[in-house]
Amino acid sequence: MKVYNTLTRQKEELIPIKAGEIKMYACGPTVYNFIHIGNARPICVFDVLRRYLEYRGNKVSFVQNFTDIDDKLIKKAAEEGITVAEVAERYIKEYETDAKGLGVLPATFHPRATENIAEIIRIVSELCEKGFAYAVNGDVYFRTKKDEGYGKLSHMPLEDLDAGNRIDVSEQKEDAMDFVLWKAAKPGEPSWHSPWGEGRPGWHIECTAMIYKYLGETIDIHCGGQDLIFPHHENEIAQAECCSGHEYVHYWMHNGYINVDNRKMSKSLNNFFTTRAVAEKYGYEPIKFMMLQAHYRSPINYSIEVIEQCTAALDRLHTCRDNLDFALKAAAESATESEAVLMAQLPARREQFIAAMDDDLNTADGIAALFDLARDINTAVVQPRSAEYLNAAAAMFDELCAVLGLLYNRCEKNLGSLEDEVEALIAKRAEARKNKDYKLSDEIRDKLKDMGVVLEDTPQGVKWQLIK
RNA sequence: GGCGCCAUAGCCAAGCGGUAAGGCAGAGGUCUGCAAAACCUUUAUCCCCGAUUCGAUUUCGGGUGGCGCCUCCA
Repeated sequence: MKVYNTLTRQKEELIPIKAGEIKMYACGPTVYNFIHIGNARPICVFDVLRRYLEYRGNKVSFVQNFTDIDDKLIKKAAEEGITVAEVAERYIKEYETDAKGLGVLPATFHPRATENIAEIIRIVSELCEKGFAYAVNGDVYFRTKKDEGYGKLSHMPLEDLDAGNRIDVSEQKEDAMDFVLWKAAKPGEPSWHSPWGEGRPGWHIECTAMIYKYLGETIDIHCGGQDLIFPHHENEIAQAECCSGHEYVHYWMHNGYINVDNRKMSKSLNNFFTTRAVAEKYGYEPIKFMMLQAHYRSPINYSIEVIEQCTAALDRLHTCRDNLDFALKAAAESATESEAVLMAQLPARREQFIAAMDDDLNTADGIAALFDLARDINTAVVQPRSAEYLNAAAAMFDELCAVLGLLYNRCEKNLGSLEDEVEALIAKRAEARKNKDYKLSDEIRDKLKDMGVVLEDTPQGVKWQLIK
């Protein structure tokens, strides 16, 4: 598989540190609010990466953190009159609801910053001992000038960074480019004991601490949004490589933004849509589809029109899969000779899918393979088919969907207590149609529709569906 | 100022040296009592100008127009 590496700015063959095993880390949410769909993009996309790597036979250790201590959490807690821990607890739960809704699998580990303070202190101490960090009045800063490699991820020369209008020219820092590893506690803030006094971790250190603890000092893949490249990931590399003395991450993968009216969706522009709000109106699945129909590094311009188009596209897939189930009920005993061609189409679509996904996770082309499969199936199912073919087709369809994390919410076709009544009506309508009493048959169809059951007449008999 | 990204049909979106995947919407048709679904057909000289090449949407140079990072941000 080839993967675009931000570090080298080119696609590279993904070669794991240990064959057949992948260690990957994704920066997770800061849990002070509901996630918006911009936050949902890396969650969806890198879940698919993880699934695909597993699909291709790798054992994947995937860590995604929760940032549960930070200025925003503290602010939120103060506003609501609750503790920081309560804020975190609440929004981790909400995150989990959204992640589940989006069909995203839990990571192997979901560590929290506050659970890893000891490891954080250990790393900061070591950086101090090695001269890469210095303490001032309870704060600890990283000395960027001492790190020769600083800037290699973002490819930004230090001097030119200085030329920009920087902020936070803290008098405490030796250099404007230095960043905080440990912050002295202010009164009333949550804090932990440390060699530098009461305090809490700075912005970037938690990710490195969790990677060290759960995955090791060198990992295969580190991913996140493009806005994390600088300074977050740049700083991670600096602190990690200066601490351990060896390479931190082999492949850096960054997803593009979700835009609104062509501008980055963000809290500060106040142009964001929470995942929850969109899901309540359209469901989670169209959001997921929207994320995957474009390449993960391309920007996506969110709009109602786009989400509705995604819904329609998804309907085609759902219908195809339902048709397979329906056809199975009337399936012939065994495969006919003419089905050999159809059977051969199936693995060809898998090849097509894999070729797409191998090329830097091209989910857009992967979805195209799925749609091509759907066309093959729809064409085949026009005639009665054997259970052998239908089951094989369904298995292939489900296989590809599972990698993409799509069609995970196929509705239950359960009529429950209505079953007898519905079946009686369907039988009555069949009788009416036989007698060419179309007025009655249409009345019955309308009645069933009011009950939430939609009928379709097919050559293989009547097919019913529950209205979503 | 520094460092980047993007520009493909009405809309979304792949492709990135051999005259354009897939989806949505539209049009026509097949099937059907009707409807629905499905299937078939149909809708693009790939922002502009140069250069390289037998050949460029795809490479290079120059424009134009969007956007991002350099500050917390996915």
